[in-house]
Amino acid sequence: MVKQFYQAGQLIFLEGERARGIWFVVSGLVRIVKQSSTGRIQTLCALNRGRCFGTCPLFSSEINPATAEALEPTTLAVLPQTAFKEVSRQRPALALILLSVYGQRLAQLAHLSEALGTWSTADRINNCLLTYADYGAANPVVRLTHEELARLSGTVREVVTRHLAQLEKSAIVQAQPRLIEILNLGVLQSTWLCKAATP
Amino acid sequence: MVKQFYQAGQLIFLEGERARGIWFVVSGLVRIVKQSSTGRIQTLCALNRGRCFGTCPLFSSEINPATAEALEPTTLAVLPQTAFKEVSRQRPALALILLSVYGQRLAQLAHLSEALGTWSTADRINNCLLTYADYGAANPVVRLTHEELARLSGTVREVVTRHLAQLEKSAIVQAQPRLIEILNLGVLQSTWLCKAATP
DNA sequence: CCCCTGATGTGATTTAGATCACATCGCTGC
DNA sequence: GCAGCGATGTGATCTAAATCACATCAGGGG
Repeated sequence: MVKQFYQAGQLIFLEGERARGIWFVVSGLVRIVKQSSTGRIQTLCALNRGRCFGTCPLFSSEINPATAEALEPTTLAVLPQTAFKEVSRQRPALALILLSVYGQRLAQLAHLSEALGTWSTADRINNCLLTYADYGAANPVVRLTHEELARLSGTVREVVTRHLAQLEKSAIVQAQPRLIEILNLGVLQSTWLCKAATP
Repeated sequence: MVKQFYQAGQLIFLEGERARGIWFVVSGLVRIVKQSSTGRIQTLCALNRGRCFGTCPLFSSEINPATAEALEPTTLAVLPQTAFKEVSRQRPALALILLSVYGQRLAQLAHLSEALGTWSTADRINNCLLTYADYGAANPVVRLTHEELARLSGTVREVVTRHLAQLEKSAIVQAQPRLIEILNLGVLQSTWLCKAATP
């Protein structure tokens, strides 16, 4: 298992490349993106400490279906494909864990597809705020720029800026450069709870 | 393994329900959908003979992340969850096959997310035509109504109708009720090849 | 045959939200 | 201090596409 360090903005692997192994986030933040020919970018998910990625192609096409990029200075650990196959042969339980990870990832992408296909941009931005908030502090905080938030929610910066201004006017969030503090979690949740989960 | 028969339009399971097992399509057509509170529906994928579904929750949340619906009169085979776990214990290779299926499914949803997030509706409709065409005949045919096509591509019927009229004027497709014949595959592919794959 | 219903075709209108075009603002390096 | 750059704020357009509102068409059952 090899440790690797990446700068903010550095690409880890590209869509279409042959997969090299399975990656674990030791520290930092990684996002998985799809870029279309028109240059627009859709972020599929962002991954922090402890999460893994690059797993899709391990058992099927061998080709990365998307691009991975470091959002912050990030340390990763890579388990090369051959080593991974070795380990998984020795420990069959690993496959079950991976299946569970895959299942969650599928559910999350299904959710994203629903959001992109049927929600308004405002709803998608709210959803992203909730999804990427750090719930550690007294008030949840989102450490992303408007630009990054826009790409996560499938829109453009200006729309995010305007929507956040709106939320700030309603005292639902408190915006600072590169950081959004959520003051009223309940309101945000209520707008999207009615969309998402059926209990 | 139990065989079950469903009418066109009948729901097989609902999002949020506890998963009962893994399903195989023996004949007919099934679609996996997400429905938002506003009533709009996003179809995630359509599955024909030989494909399986309902697999996501088997190893993680136990909750179906989406709804499954029969589009045609459809015969399914169900392997209950307990039986499935039994089989997978006896045959570890099964897990690897499932991982491969999951990987493909993930790649497909990643692709859908890109399409929904960054493509124009026209591109998405073209993409759906190619994805859901039956390539058996001389000319590929798509056996879907405009309504169904709209839900697969995340738009509304009128837009599909208009776009198909456009394609028909350019002699790229030949439309008949409930059936679209693709006359010029190359043109359709060229519009989306430049979006999708990097070789 | 005719009525009914589901599938289509098509215009007119509306609007969310993408684009463009700048103005600030705050930090970093020199 | 100030030049420069990345993040943000904001107005003024522009436009793809959703919505609304009908007309038509084709098949199936009684």
